[in-house]
Amino acid sequence: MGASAKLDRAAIVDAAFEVLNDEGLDGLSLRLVAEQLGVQAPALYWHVHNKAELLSLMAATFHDAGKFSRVEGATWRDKLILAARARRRAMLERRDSARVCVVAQPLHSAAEAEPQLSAPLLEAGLTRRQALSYQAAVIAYTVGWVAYEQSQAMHDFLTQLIDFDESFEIGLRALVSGFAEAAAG
Amino acid sequence: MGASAKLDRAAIVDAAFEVLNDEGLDGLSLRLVAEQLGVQAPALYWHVHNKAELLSLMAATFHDAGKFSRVEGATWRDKLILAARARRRAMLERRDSARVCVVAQPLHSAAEAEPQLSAPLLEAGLTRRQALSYQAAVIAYTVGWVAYEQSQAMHDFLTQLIDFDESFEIGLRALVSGFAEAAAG
DNA sequence: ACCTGAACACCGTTCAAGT
DNA sequence: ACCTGAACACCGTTCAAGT
Repeated sequence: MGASAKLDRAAIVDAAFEVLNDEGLDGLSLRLVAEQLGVQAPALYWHVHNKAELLSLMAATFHDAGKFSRVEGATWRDKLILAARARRRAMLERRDSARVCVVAQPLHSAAEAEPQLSAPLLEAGLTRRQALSYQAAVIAYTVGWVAYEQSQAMHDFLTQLIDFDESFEIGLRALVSGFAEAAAG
Repeated sequence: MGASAKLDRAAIVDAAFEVLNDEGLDGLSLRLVAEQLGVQAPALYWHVHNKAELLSLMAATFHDAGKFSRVEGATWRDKLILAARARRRAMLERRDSARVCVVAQPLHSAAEAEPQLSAPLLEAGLTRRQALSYQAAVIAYTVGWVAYEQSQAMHDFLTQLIDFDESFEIGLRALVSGFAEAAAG
C-alpha cells in the first residue's frame, strides 16, 4: 500500500506509527508495517534488529520530545514542568503512546542518555541524585497519566467528571513544587 | 505440569501470575497458562472471555491492593500516601506488573469502581473533582514509577545512583503535599 | 456443565536464494 | 547491499465433539 520512498529506519518508524494509529498496539505487527511500506516483512530485518527494537525507536520519539528546551532564566522547576508538558503533548498526538513507552525497553543503556538529561538541572544547582530523582518522578507521573488518559474506558468515564488538562497540571505543579531545594539530602 | 485443584477464574489468574514471573509479559500465553494447570488452552475459554479479560483480572489484583485501608484519624493526605505505598508494594512482588496494568483495559466501567474509591476522600472534605484528580495523579505516579523500576535497563543503571524506595517517597510526598486543601477550585 | 482435538488465521523470526 | 519466498514454531480463538 506504499508509494515506496526509501526504506530506512526513519521510514519504518513512520510506517509503524501509521499502523499504530490505525490498529492500536495490539494490531501493530511487522507484517502490517511492511505492507504499509509496500515491502515484505523480512525486509525490515535488514534495518531493524527485531520488533522490540522498533518499539524502542518509537518510544524514543516521545523521549526526545521530553527533552529540556533551552529557556533563558528558567528555574529547574520551570524546566521540569515545560519538559513534562512537551512530553505529554507529543504523546497525546498518537494512539497508545503510553503503552508503547511502558512496553518498550530503553534503547540506550540509559547511562548514555543520562548526562544530557540531567545537565540542565545540575546547572541550576541540584545534586546529581536530586536531578535524577526529580526527573524520574516527573517522567513517571507523565507517562502514567497519559496511560490513563488513553485508556478508552477510563477516558469515557473520567472525561465528564474532570478536565484532563487541568488535572494533569494540578498534579504536575503539586509534584514539582513539593521537591526540596538544592540543599536538602 | 499442574496437580489440578479446580479450574476457575482464581486458579487461572494464579497460574497466569506463575507464568508471568517465569516468562515475563512477552512470554505470557494462554497455552502456557493452560499447561501450568494441566489442561488444554481452549478449556480456559469456559471461564474467561479472552486473554484481554485475563489481563484485566490480573491488573485488578494490584488495583485492589491500592484500596484505602481504614485507618482511624488519617487525613486524606495520609490515606493517599498509604494507598500508594500499598499499591507499589503489591506490584513489586510480581514481575512486569506495571506493564500488565498499562496494557490491560479496566474491568469495571470505572463508573462502578469509583464510589468506593473516592468515598474515603470525600469524607475528609474534598470535593468529588478534587478526590478524582488527586487519586488519578497518585495512581499515575505510582504505576509510572514502578514501570521504570521494573524496566531492566533502567533498573541496572539507576540502582547505583538513586535509592528507589527513597526516591519514590520523595516524589510521593512532594505530590501529595502539593495538593490544595478542600476549599480551592 | 466442562473439557479435548483439530483447525484457522495470524504472528515474529530465520535463511537460502535472488538481484 | 538489500530484498523476496518459503518455512518454522508459536500465537489467540473457534467449534464440533466428547463426557
